[in-house]
Amino acid sequence: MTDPEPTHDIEAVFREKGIPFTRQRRLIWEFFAGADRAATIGEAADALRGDGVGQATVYRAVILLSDLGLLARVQDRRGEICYTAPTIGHSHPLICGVCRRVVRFDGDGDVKELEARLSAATGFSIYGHHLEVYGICPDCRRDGGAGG
Amino acid sequence: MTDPEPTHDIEAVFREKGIPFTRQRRLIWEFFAGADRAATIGEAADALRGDGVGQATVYRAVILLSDLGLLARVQDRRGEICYTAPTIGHSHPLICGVCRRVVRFDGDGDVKELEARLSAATGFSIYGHHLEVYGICPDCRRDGGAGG
DNA sequence: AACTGGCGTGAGAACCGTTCTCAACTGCTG
DNA sequence: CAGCAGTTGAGAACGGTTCTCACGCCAGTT
Ligand SMILES: [Mn+2]
Ligand SMILES: [Mn+2]
Ligand SMILES: [Zn+2]
Ligand SMILES: [Zn+2]
Repeated sequence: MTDPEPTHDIEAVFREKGIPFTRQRRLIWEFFAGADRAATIGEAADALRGDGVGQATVYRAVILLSDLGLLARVQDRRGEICYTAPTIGHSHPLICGVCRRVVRFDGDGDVKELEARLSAATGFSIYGHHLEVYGICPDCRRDGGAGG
Repeated sequence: MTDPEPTHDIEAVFREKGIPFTRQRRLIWEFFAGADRAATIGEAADALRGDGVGQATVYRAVILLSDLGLLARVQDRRGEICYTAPTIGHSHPLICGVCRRVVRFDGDGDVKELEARLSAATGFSIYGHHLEVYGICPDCRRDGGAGG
């Protein structure tokens, strides 16, 4: 459970791959990276409408950022699809079920053994996993739901 | 990683709660329980259309079965929502990314320690988790994708 | 400075999975 | 048989996501 390294220098990632880092992409990135909790695409689109960012562009940018590993899809307890950043380096989210605040952790030490046993028992060759932990953050516990 | 107990006696679950176990609900249950791999609601509806099961009924039954804990929602690697049974007793799915075959396991021993550490480190009170493991099953590995 | 080609963008339409509506039906009870 | 509560199916409605296409932007060229 080491703290994963935070995400930095997104522009460098784009530059490296020769992908333009446009005004819209910056705003969309900042929306997700600046939040400490997971947000839906709809929420991002609503928030950025005033800044002249079209809905289609938000969808496209989220796909792009996800492909680049700069955004991770998670689902809240009700199954709603949200996105959260940063996610550079492998990590998993601990999500507050009330306010969707996300704390990232690296839990692979715990999963690796399990995967080895599973592989041996089933013959599957394992290539990945999806682990999310749900809880209530201290703030939400204290004030019963308003949550930051 | 103990094998979880298989699901049995769904009729009893329904009877106990006073919920009618109709012809349609039986067919829908059998569709998911009889498959060894996760399926989407659309696939179930397509398969049962010929048996006079309406699409709305499939949606309603899947919600009902999920609420009763008789069906679990999983997502395949592309994020598609599928459902899989049986799921009586807590378990997690190991999913073949090619053919969606599901093998269930109980990995909570591995996750429990992690949760304790997370709780101590963050102050979150943890109430749940979502763990799926992805792999390629022996069949799909052998014949390169047809997968049973 | 004008031109050009390629990509990114936004408004709105199209699409499609999911939910809703409502009348018919089913299985009970008296 | 009448009454009632719950279930069902066809189709309409809904809403999130994707697509279309004209336009804007920028780098490179002349
Ligand atoms: Mn991991
Ligand atoms: Mn578990
Ligand atoms: Zn919270
Ligand atoms: Zn397979």
